Amino acid sequence: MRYTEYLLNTLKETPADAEVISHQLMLRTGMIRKVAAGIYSYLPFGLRAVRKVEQIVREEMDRAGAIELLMPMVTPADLWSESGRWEQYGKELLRLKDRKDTEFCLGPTHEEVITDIVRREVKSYRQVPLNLYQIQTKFRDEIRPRFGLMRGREFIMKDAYSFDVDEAGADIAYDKMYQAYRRIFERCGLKFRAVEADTGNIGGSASHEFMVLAESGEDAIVSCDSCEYAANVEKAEILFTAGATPLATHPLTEVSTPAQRSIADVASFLKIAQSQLVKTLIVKTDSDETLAVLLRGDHELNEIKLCRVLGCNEVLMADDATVTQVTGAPVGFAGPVGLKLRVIADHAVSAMADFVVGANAVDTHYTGVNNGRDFAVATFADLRQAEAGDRCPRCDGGTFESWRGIEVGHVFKLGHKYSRALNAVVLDADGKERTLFMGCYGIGIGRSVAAAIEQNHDENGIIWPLPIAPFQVMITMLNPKDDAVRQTSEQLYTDLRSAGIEVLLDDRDERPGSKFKDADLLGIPLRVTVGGRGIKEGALELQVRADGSKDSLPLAEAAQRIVARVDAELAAWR
RNA sequence: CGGGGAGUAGCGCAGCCUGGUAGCGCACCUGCCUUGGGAGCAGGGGGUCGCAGGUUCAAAUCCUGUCUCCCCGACCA
Repeated sequence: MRYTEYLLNTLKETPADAEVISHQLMLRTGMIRKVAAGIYSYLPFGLRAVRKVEQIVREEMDRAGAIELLMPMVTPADLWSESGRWEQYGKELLRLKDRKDTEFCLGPTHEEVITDIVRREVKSYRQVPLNLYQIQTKFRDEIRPRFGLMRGREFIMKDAYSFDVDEAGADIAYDKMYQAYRRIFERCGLKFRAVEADTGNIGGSASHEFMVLAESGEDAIVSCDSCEYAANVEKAEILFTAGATPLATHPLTEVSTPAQRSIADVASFLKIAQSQLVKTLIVKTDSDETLAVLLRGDHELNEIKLCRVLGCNEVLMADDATVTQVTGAPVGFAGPVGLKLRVIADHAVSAMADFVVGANAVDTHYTGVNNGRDFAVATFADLRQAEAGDRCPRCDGGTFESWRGIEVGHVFKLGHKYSRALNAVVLDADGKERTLFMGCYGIGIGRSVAAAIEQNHDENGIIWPLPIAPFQVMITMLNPKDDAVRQTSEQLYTDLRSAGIEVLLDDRDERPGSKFKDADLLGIPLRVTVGGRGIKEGALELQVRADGSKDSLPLAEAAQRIVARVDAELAAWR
């Protein structure tokens, strides 16, 4: 591609509304442009990277035996009613009506549609195992889209769905996808980790997330420093070994704590550690129960775990009015003593004695509090968020380290959730109906591109991993008005292209400085500089974007050596 | 949706407090000059100041409403 015939506008300055580096660089390199919140156009340079990732995904899906198809983006409400998700999904599902007032939605995921296809087409156990995938635009009306392609409302996703007659088959399908995902992200040049995850509202029994390690990641993950266990903090189990409850040694005492509302405030006011406090959270469930949740002062509530314990879909922190009403005190002074609510507590609380809680009265706390003696806990459970330093639940002696990650892929064992709802069954060898076991497997394509940039950049711009680079080689033609320079560049351009190399020829009449800056920004892995100086010496300069190393190529063999280099490096990624 | 911030040329910003000619840098166009790390000179194009209403002789500026965007939280590939 010739720069002068391409659509590629780089920005010298960073647009003010881009926060994370991948978003900034995608805007500065002209990969994407925003059309509305969370909705982007992929400009030519950006689309090339997207297509590269798609191609890797396609190759690995095919290799793993999955079959590509394409489902519609607009899907009828009827199907969603069958699974119950028309009601469950909420505002994230963008609903619309056609001219006849029939209801539809833009597909946020395609379990319903694929299950409908399979129940119509697949009648016999002989037709499974089957794994179908598509690469398609999804729409989720996210509450808060952000960070460019990292969390868009409209985004390109690869989604695959496996169907098996029994659980053993489903496990094999899951494992195949898991392995395929590892290959995909390795081939994309990403440093990632597969972690155990919560299944969220997709449902199902088990799942792993593929997390690209990055400071800007929206997810917190923990991993064991001595075994293989790694999990999203939403999911990570806390090791708790029940011991004897420590004995109470202090009487219940009321203390004045004027205007000390937060755990940090109270701890420093009373000159005690935060772990000596118990925090009392007043929460409301989606079935309208208001209850109190107790956690050690330095621990964080994990709402997903709480939901699982309560058997509900959602818990919300109670609003100020509710807190005031049930505790009789303003927010900041709630405590379990004398509280007329169901109290459930994290395991850690059962190992505490003589702790501090709010007294349900303004500017007042209790010290010397003990559960059992001063209040009753209905249920103890694992309710808190895992954190660095916690003991590993899977091995002896390991402790957690914590990371931030970008979720680029997620694999789920769905079991019968959708196949039962939509009655996707086959006849087995005995002529009996068997409900299909399903799995579903997603990859965020655009997010993977963004994640690759998060991991591969420096202060000058992007450093593309070769397999997903929009172009493999950039020729920087220093002075297009110099005939020797122009002819040499043109010849190299032609030679490389005919050898199948993807090359961007910077034939603009710009000064060298601008061209070098743009080359660094665009981050094409190999850069060949063609200038009068080199030509006089009969050589071209090859510079590697990743490490800045330079190599002098004799003119006569330049093309051939570049081709060999691209081929060799590409081979290393497969 | 709750909390915070911002809308002035494609991008980055000033002007607003104290009402009166819409401005700067980059980018873009023309010419000259220059060609190994974002040159220089000269000329030029581009704006319903987010939108609507109000106050006023006069509104980017003051008032009211509204929309959009960004950041923090819940959601997720």
